[in-house]
Amino acid sequence: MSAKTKHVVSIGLSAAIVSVADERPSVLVVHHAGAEDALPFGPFDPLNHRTLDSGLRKWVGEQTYLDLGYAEQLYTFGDRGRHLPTPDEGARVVSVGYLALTRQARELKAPDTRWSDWYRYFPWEDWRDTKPAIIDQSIMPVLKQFVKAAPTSEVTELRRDRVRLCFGADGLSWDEEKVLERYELLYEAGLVQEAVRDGRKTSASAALGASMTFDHRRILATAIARLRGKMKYRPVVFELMPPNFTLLELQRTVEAISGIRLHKQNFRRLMEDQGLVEGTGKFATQARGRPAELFRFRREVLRERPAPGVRLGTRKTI
Amino acid sequence: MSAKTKHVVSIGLSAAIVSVADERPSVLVVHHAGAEDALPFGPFDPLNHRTLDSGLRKWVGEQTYLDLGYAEQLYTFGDRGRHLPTPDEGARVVSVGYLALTRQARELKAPDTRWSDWYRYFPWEDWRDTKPAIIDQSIMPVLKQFVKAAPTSEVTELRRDRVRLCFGADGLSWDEEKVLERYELLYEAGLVQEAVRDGRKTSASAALGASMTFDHRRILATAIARLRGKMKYRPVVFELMPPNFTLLELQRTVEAISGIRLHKQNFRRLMEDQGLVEGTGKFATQARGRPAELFRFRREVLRERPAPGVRLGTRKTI
DNA sequence: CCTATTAATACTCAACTTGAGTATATATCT
DNA sequence: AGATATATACTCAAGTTGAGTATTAATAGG
Repeated sequence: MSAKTKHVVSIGLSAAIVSVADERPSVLVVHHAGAEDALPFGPFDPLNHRTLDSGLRKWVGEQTYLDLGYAEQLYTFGDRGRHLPTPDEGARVVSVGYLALTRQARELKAPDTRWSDWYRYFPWEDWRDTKPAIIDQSIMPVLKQFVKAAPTSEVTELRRDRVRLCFGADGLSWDEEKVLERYELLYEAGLVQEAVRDGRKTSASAALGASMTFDHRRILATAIARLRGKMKYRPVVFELMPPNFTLLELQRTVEAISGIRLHKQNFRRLMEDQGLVEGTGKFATQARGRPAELFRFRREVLRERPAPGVRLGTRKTI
Repeated sequence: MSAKTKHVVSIGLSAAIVSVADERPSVLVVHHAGAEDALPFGPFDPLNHRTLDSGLRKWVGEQTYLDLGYAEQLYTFGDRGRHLPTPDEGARVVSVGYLALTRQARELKAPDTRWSDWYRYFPWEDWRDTKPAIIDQSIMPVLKQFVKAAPTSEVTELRRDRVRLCFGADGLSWDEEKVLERYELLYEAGLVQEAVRDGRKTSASAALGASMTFDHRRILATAIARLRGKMKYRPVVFELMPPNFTLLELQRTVEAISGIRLHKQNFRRLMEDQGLVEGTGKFATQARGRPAELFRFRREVLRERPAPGVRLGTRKTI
């Protein structure tokens, strides 16, 4: 192998394209019967793409005809052994993951492409109704084993802390943003299919959630975590909403993404006090109850507050 | 060119290695007389590096003998024309930027390597004493021109908003986290040397701050922004502190990084109430004034609170 | 038409957090 | 001893948050 090709890799752009409809957060996947789902994936072409971002938008546009309102780079993964199902062969692939948001399109052009509820891949992440039963039934017992099976007592301590922090216990509450940490913990504990496939574990203790090809489920975990966090200090939710919506619809969308329930009256107060929305004067027609006013996103908020929702540390006036 | 090599690029790992001493936040740079400073930079070697992270740690260790306490991937840049000073030739380089934190080592092994105050590259970012004069003297006049020179009135509006958001005005206060946004704005307005070098502007209105090779100043801006933000919800500052320190030393470090001054009594209250530090019972010997107690970082805080400092949104108990 | 039901919206209130001090303690310097 | 410089303790009003209760406006059923 020549020195020239020694450091050469190819770059893949993977996108977690997200939309929410009917209180179900969905991700666009390429689906083939009998095979694992995949995120849409395109190569970065240095000759024709000026930036990584434009490369992504280009092939997403070509393949899905979706108009991405918002796209954000997540992370670049280059782990050996987590991209290809078999040990390395040929060029190493480094994948740059993206999070993109879009309003749900009625029809998808590409034939094998569909919207898939993201909780299919992460059933332990949806706490809207109750704590998912899978946690106490399947996850915690195996994780307790995983803690015990540590080679040294130091590792035991580390693992115990990770389990506490990820799944909450004695006083620690559920942190909905730790999606990636939880997935990585389950991977290491052999609780997801990918760990077996990558040869990290010889036998799976279980195979929780639907698996995905390559490291796509890891990218999706990163995307969910980022969206759950970002929502709190940037008005990105509105990329997922129609132009007019009721406050309850907005709340349900936020809840669908974060996987937790919110206090209705306080949610309303927050939205209004922060100037994130404004009433349109029109009302939704609904089956029962008092009709809700339709609201729209107040775009001007972006000019008024630096980051709607964020609390900055104390700052002394000079 | 064969199909096989068409999508091939090489990956560079660039690191903004940060330390703080004497209230000066510094970054490790490679310096040659008469040339622009550069961030330490190493190629990702797919054959010998298992992950991007380990690749970074490997060559930083080899080149600087520094022990990186903390390293975090920032962003992957692939913009054509912003990496090479001349138009593309040969393989395209995509660079993955990293932020790394370390306690300052007395001596650096590599000969051309030195610690450099990061405000040399971003003189408009240091608001600790007063608002930097450069803003009103050099930046705002040119930015006002830049707003006026917009091709359409729509672009005018957009530019006006960006200027307001970046540098604050009428009611909007300085947001110390917008380091990257400000650098990008100055780049577009032709106020930094790199814009001229990259051929975006024919003549520089000015060349503010020291420039760096390739897109390294952009990576450094990303690093500063990330560190300023992350500090608020993760106890990363302690990676930069010695084992024992006074609360004022800690505060000065936080101020050096964020570029703003904090209220002393409230800073103390925050640190103690949140359980981030604990007294050692020992006291610092100083020139004047009442001696300050020496504190240490309470590592256990990581196990007690999900994210020291973060305020989560309202969550309803089911 | 009256009443129960459902959902939207308004208002309340105590607990906690934050910004900005004042007050006191313990050093050194002259 | 008194001035000066820090460190540390305490105060207090204003703002924010969590968790309600109260009221309004619709529909469905008798």
